[in-house]
Amino acid sequence: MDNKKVAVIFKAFCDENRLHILGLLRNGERCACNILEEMQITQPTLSHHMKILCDAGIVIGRKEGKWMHYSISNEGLKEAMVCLEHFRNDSECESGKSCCKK
Amino acid sequence: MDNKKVAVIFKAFCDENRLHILGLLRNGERCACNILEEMQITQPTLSHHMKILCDAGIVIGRKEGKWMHYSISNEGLKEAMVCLEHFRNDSECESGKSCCKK
DNA sequence: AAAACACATTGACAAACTTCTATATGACGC
DNA sequence: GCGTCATATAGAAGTTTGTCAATGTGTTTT
Repeated sequence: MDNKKVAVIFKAFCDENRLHILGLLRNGERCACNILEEMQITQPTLSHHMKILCDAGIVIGRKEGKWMHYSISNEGLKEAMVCLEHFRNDSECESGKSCCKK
Repeated sequence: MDNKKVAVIFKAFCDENRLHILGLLRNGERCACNILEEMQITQPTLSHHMKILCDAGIVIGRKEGKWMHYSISNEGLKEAMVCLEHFRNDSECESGKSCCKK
């Protein structure tokens, strides 16, 4: 996966308000109005954050009449974890052998 | 762990250049000059990104004479993964029972 | 059809971030 | 000590992000 896409995914976790929202969704689906009640932001700001979370694939939105219900995407989380896993250094090398013409 | 700290951790993965750096470190330790050679940025910019990566705990710096050697912190990565894990929704509820006075 | 409601979009502004040039720090070799 | 090399820091410019008030869109209710 290319870095641009990875950056978009992890932007989901870079803002305190978004982390708060994710914490709220941890126990299951919630509608936007319900999330809004527990936060100190305006409705357009919430809408902005939900878009970022959905674009990152971390949250899924489901429309039901005039309500939007949001929930964590476990697949999205898994994908993010795979990205992290990808950076693990398995060479587990003893330090001190890296580079530079000494 | 509080959200402010989590946000700092994940900022490490929000920039394409930093992701590129992490990709380079994937195969083991490298010194700064070595990383710089493979990137299209100036030395101060690299220094800036390395600081963000180190502050996030994702990269470890080791000074040896006038050289700085950087490597992935597997512990840091693990911590990040634990944060993601924390958001997983294990209620795995059937959708449609969430909220809102219908 | 009109009013009310839930949410999204637009546009403006401030704060934060990325990048650069210039300069400082600290280590090495002469 | 002096010049050189590797890296860090400071300060400035441009870009992106977070936030809000105002407005638009689509749905339900009366």
